[in-house]
Amino acid sequence: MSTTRPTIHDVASRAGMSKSLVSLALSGSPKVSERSRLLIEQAAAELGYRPNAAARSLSVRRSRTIGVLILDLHNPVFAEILDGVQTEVRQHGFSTMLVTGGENPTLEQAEIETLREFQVEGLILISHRLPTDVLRSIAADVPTVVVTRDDIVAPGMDTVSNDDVAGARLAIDHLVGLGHARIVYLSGGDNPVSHLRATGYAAAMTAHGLAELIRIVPGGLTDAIGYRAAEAALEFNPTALFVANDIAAFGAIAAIENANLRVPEDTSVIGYDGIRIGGMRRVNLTTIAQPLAELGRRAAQHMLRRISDRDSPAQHENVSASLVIRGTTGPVKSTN
Amino acid sequence: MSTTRPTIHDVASRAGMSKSLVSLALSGSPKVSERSRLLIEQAAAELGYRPNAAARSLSVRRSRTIGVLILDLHNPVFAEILDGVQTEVRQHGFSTMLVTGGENPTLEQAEIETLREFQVEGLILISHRLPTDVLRSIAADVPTVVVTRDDIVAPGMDTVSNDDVAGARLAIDHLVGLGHARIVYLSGGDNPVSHLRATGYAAAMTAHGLAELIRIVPGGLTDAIGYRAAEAALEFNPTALFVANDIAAFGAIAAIENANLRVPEDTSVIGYDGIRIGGMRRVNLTTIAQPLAELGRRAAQHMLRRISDRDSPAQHENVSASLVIRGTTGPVKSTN
DNA sequence: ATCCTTTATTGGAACGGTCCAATTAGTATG
DNA sequence: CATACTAATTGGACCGTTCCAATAAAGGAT
Repeated sequence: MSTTRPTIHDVASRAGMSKSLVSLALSGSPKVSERSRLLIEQAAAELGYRPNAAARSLSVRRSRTIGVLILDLHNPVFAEILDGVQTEVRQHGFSTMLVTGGENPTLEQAEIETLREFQVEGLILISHRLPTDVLRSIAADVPTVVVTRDDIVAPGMDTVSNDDVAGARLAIDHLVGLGHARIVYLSGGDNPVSHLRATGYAAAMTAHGLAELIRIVPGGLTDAIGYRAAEAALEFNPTALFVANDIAAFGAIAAIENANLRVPEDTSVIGYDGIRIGGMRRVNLTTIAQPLAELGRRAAQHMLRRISDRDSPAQHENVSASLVIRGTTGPVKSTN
Repeated sequence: MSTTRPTIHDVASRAGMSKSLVSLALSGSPKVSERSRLLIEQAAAELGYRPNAAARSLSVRRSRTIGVLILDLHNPVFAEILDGVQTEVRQHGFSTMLVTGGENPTLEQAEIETLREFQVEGLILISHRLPTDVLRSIAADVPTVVVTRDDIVAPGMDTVSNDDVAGARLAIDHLVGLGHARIVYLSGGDNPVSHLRATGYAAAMTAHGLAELIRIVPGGLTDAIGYRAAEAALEFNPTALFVANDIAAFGAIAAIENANLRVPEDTSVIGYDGIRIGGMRRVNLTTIAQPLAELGRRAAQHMLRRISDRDSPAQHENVSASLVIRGTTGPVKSTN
């Protein structure tokens, strides 16, 4: 049927006015007489007119769209952050265009390229794997906000992350408060966030006079890797495990139970991130919760600020994570 | 600095040729001489030229973008489907524009409106809550594919879903094969998918001569509701629970364990969907797995077909789900 | 050389909006 | 009743591409 969508011209001729007036009326200009406005709105409705965003964007030289790169859709952390981004951005009349990097840094760059061809007004990177120089050059010509990482800074690029060092300390303080000493850290692999958490762990251990008990087992951010890392960690006969993220903590718990130990009676486990499923009764994971949606909302706010003032100084916001005590941590076994 | 992005004109004047030739060269036309092509490519690279997708889309009247509506980002089911959509679509040179409905049907419609203003060439709805007539009218003027639901059909609208009735049967057959008879279904609330699974449950129970043991407990699609529903279900003293989806099954398991029963020794639990985290060792949920990414890929394929042939007849594809036996189902207790 | 092909290149008209400057209609003022 | 304003309306340029028809250049054949 309607093989070609109605344009503003069609509306104009149906309403018997000029396209300019239609444009004015539809954008709610006060200069349009009540009568014309009504007529135009009616004609538009009858035709099912819908403005062409591409044409508008070309004309006004603004797309009102923000590009969002999400590292990995399967990790609930990122989905929850995205949620915050979307609600905030939407409230200010922006749309989002979402792409996923999916492991591969080259693909990631290609996806960002696509976003830029769509003339997005800014880029929110919910984590990324870009080399420093690439990120810098991107940030140099399009407003950019990076979420969850603050290891790379660039002029005109904001970052929003949680204080991983402080968060890790919180975890250790909690465990030490429960009487634990042999606390092992299962790392999240070779990425900046995991390194920061390791730093916080080591600092807290040292602060509690447990420096000589510091043990870091290499791990990763998935369930399966968490499982294997925990198996390795058990060699140290730990009373508690601090795991780099919640998903890996799930795996770690499985490994512990598989070794015929109980959580938390024999071994406590604390994760990091505060993803929703960690709160599921079956899992009931004690964790250091980041305010994920909040992180997203903040990122969006920085984006909006930066869009309206391109060279406002770079801001690096650190929100604090909080300890959520659930069922996987408990007092250390007295008999020990 | 570069306050305004370089256009094709800039490239043309730098290379000393006309904009038309630049356009030709950059789109890889064979009519361009080798020499010119090189010169143009060089000029483009030097300027950091990036074509303006809005302008192109306006000119060629194609956006090469597909709009994707995702009902709820937090449910891993949808994220996994999306993954399939993205990979397929990307391979054919399309981009995706993603929006989330987020519970609210009105918002959902507004989001679809936005997608259409961006002149998306098609709409993939990864579930939705639209009224039938709204959906019909949308499908009437933009190629539409609905994933996970096939209760509403419209001319020119494809659907891709799994056979929920058959899937439910699979679950019951498995349980009956383990000797279970008092099998309760925890529904997923008042939505078409859950109803189909109920139908399959009832049919299978009847087929096994267990018609008088059919019990359906109203539930929902979240962990918390699954918990409550399971508590109610335990009144029937069931030996097994078939739960409408995996997430709710997690809740159900927690409820069972909380009632001092063991899974699967006292009560078996089987879910539906086959989300990844169900495979986590801690959870290890037996389930009816839909090929989620495959569902997404198929949907994308239908979309691409429909885009190239708008009035190809509506296709309703049903992929089959499969039983994944893990640790939450086992033989019924002999002493009973 | 001249004419005919073929191959490369170019100008200009779309595409569907916005917005400015100019025009017309309408109303109040002297 | 002309004059001066204000309010309402309109034509047309422009945004950055693509693509078609027209032109220019380069060979080839006579």
